[in-house]
Amino acid sequence: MSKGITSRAEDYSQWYNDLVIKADLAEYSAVRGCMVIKPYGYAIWERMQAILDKRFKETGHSNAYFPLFIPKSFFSKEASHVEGFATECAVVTHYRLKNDGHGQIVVDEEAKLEEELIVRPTSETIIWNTYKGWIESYRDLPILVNQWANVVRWEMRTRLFLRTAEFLWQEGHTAHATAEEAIAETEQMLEVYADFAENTLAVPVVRGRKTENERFAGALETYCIEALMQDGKALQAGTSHFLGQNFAKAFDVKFTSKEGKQEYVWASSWGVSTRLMGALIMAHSDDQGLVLPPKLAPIQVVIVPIYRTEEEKANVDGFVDKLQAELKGKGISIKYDDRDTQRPGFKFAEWELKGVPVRVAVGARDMQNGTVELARRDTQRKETVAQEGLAGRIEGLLEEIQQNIYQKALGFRSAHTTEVHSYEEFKDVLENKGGFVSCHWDGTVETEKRVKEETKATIRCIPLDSVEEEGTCIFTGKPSKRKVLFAKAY
RNA sequence: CGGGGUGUAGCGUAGCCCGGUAUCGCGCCACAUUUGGGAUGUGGAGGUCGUAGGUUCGAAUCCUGCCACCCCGACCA
Repeated sequence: MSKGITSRAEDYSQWYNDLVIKADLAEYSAVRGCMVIKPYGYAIWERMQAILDKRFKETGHSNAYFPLFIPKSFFSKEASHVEGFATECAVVTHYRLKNDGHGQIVVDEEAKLEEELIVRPTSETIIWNTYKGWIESYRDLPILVNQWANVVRWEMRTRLFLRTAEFLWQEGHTAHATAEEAIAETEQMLEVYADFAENTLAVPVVRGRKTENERFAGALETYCIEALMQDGKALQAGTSHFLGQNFAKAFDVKFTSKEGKQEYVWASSWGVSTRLMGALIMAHSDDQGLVLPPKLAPIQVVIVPIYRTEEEKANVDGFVDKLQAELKGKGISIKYDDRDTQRPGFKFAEWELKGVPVRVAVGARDMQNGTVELARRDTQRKETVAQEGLAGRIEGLLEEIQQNIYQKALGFRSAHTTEVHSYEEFKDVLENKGGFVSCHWDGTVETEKRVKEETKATIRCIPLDSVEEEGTCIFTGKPSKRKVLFAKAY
């Protein structure tokens, strides 16, 4: 890494880019704004998928798949929804190409679609159009469906993982008989995300609600989890929306209640994306590269043999075979890096760059002494330990690393969450310290917008654990009932 | 879409002002010596200098158009 984690904010962007590319996670593609997720990066995403998907199933959801293309007319049915996405949609207008006679392939103007198709930026509309056919009675409810998919948002400026024109995500879309049930679902899924972020990604998050200004287009309430990155900027890591009856009304989805009345269905939608990869990278990495929490790492333990002769290698192999079997028995994933094309020092550096939590180095000297060199990625410390009982020791170490990474991130967030009581103080903290700024706000969109214009900071959320108290808005001096969390954000 | 910048080998670059077919590093290939923190030596491969045109005996270099990408803003998970 050329730039340190503590370098100036302007350098952080470069540092982040370098890291993503050097750690072999992703790269820019030939298509502007789109990225190629490389095998190692994708393996991490697959771990995220597996763990989240399991939680979705445990909470009663099923996976399904809906079309990539959405007829424009569907899109226009929910007014605030279309308004929210209109400026960033990729649109399919034709379905055929032809040779122009000069060796050039051109769009065949005769093959113009009668109705343009929108490449989904999110699937609410196509899904609610579908749900209309699925729902007649209260007996058909709830519908608890999730989709793993790609979506396209034609962003003007992109960054690897954090904002790309196409990204991978999951979107849950649920239908319920009552508002209470839909809200409970919305809150439950927010907690699933928060738990995943904290216990798997080891990224502490603030659970909160969005202000009207930041709310999802078409939602009555948007819940979110907000994480803090090491450069002091916030990152929205997941959202869960209570959609009320907006989409049910737009797509005329009614059901007959127990009482025999026709009622509109209540809805929620929730999603997390490959942006979580960005959160993971920016929350934990150091100047040596990635730091992956053990629960997420595709490779939890890397074993590097050190040898001169074939005989020494064979000796080490024998030991590694047994260790691998033991670790696999404990469900620990291992990579035995016995490539003879690279030297040990190179391998050490490479696996550190890729964030593998634990490294075992073993050579002829160790084989004589009955030891190995055990190194942990998070603290960079290494020690020589006995081969006896090594698997158990590694198992404990992985757990310790998981905890340590989380505690470190939590400590950083605590140190970078500042309560302020005046606008001067507010600006000073944003300018010189960064991080979350907790303060009173008068609750108006105008104030929020003016603060954003002047400082670039936005209200990340109204924390769910915020208490009701008397206060005055730091900007207007008007009365306020509770504090909100401001920050500059990605 | 506004403001700024850059295009030379897979990557990073020198050369451009002052025209003579391209420098250096990393990486890659071969061989040897190496292997407990990113090895060393020797040899080698790899280039329509973004693109189209112009000026010139001759263009990476000067002129004109175009294209692409990056950074900063507006937009946004």
